[in-house]
Amino acid sequence: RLRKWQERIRTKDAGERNLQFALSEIDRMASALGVPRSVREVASVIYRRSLADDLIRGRSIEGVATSALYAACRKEGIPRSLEEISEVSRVERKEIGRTYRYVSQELALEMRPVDPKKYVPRFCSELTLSEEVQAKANDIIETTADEGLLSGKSPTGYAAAAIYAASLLCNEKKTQREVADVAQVTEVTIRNRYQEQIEAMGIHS
Amino acid sequence: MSAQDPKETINIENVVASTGIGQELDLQSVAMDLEGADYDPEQFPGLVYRTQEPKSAALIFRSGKIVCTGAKSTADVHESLEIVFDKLRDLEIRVEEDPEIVVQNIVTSADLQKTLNLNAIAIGLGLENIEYEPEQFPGLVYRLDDPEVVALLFGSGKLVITGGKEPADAEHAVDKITDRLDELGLLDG
DNA sequence: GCTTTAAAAAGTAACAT
DNA sequence: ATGTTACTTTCGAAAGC
Repeated sequence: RLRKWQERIRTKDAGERNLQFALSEIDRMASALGVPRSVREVASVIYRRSLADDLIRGRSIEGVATSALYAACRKEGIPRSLEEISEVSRVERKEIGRTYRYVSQELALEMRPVDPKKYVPRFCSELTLSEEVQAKANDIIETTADEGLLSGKSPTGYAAAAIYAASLLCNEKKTQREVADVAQVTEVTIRNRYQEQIEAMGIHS
Repeated sequence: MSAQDPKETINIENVVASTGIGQELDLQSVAMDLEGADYDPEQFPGLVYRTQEPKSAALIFRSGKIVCTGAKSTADVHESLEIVFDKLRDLEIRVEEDPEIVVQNIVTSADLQKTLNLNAIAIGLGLENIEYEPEQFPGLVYRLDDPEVVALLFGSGKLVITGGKEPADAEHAVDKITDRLDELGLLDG
């Protein structure tokens, strides 16, 4: 019947419009974050899979789109913190986090915890720190994380502390505030992680 | 010497239970007569009443059904609810003699007494079986099928077990978790 | 799904001193 | 720089939006 036909078209159009909106949002946020095209493609795939598995029911398109981008960044090895992601999204951090966990579980993405070392290049670049500092920070992270010091700690705070420590050790000192600003964590967190890491590394300075 | 059975470290932190007096209530008047009662139907349909000893909070509904939470044991739940029942009787409200009290959830804490490498545990238990997002919460979430409970594991070796209906559920859970981590060689080492 | 209640774990954050 | 308070997660029931 004509009515049923129109309804189908209407539904199809609405669905198509929503998909286009989601993909354009992913594109917009990805551009704002300055992540490569490959990440946007991965995010698009995750969003389409979420759509196919009906994960959007009861959730906002924007929330799922943002979570897909967050997951894609991690999967591609260039993670953005929820804090950074929420700055380019109109969805609040808490909602992005819970939607991400839901999508991640349902699609069985099997995402590994973020490795703090993945933040080192970008943070150090923003702080104009040398290759030597980066290498030292990575060394601190790897060594102390193997001792179980990483358990339960936020990857950004952990990376920030290691970078702060490395900058001191390499005589390229950055203040806690400078590092805290690029990593978007507090000085208190850097201070706490720094103390533990230094102790575990057996450094005194 | 210091290493004891982790089961011995189990502590019940909260017990949630539900019951009912088998009588409809006019919460507006109960709120007027019962001192210390918090009732704001716009915000929540239940009236909140807190007992001091044992410490707990009771949510009293218009239907006469009651939820009790905050107690440290099932015995405390009964004690707290008896106080609530008596308070209601003081208000000339008929309350059944011994309303059935059903424990809905027990929250416990325990200590494996060994630090945990949550990253290794996440991989070991299988990423599909756990949730570990340290950026959002420091605990690793592990859902068990039997007993049907949820455990939150922390780097310190301490854990929280919730979702159980009886104290034994927590003991079984601690046993299973200990065994599983042991066979994976993830307790220290 | 949300609202309210209580409680633990450990990390992080906001604001005060 | 430290201390306090508060929020994140898990669970369940209740009645109603």
